[in-house]
Amino acid sequence: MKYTMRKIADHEPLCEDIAGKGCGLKKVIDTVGGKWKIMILCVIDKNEVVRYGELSRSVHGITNTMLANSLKELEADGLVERKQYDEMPVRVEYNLTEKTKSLIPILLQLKKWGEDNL
Amino acid sequence: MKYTMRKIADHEPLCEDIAGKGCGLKKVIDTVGGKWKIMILCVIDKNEVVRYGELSRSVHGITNTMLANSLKELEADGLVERKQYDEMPVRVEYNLTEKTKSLIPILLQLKKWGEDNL
DNA sequence: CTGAATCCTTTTGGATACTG
DNA sequence: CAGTATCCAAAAGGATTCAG
Repeated sequence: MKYTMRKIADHEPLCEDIAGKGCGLKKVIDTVGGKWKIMILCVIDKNEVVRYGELSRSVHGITNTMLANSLKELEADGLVERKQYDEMPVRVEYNLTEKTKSLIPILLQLKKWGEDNL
Repeated sequence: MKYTMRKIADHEPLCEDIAGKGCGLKKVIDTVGGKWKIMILCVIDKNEVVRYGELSRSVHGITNTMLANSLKELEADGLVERKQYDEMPVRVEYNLTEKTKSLIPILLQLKKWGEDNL
């Protein structure tokens, strides 16, 4: 009796079904994918607390539309916190949530991998 | 004399200028961003060696256009290797390069983070 | 100052048919 | 079998204007 042997990866599968909504990797891509969100997280991470106008200036090239949209989605997904101070003129501050802070070290590894390999 | 104190992050900056072409994080996003590339890497990783037709069936929902385009770009960026056997009919096999294999553990962390936090 | 609303452009992805 | 070529649809992103 003959068998066709097929090697398979020896580590935990990267993703059984990344197309499925349950896949953690897909969730990450869906929430921080796109052109701007990681950049926004970068700037907030660097300063800990950032105002809307600062982000607008620091995230080089972003438009008002995209900044506002991205911030709203990031807040809805629990990645950033928004605090509004009703002074005149109004002041709004953004900071990372705890779970987002735990994402930063992984992004740092990704950054280093990109520097070394791309 | 008064100073405005401003907290800054105490760890290595996630990205000084992620908009700049030199940023490793931006490179990663540019190379494996998009809807399909990580899924393709997943499937190749799982099987070590995969044929075009297998990818077409395994990457759920992908079209010929996108599969072909993605594979060409992944190959151009040195993330996958393509081997063509001139049999009849022709057979083509894809596998991950060494540097891509070193990316997998980072993606696994990302996946776990997504499962725990999203 | 911090956005929302609208309209427009660009990019990405998809369907179908076809080739060596 | 492993793709290409063409054309089309959808989504992402951008410019401008306006508002609380």
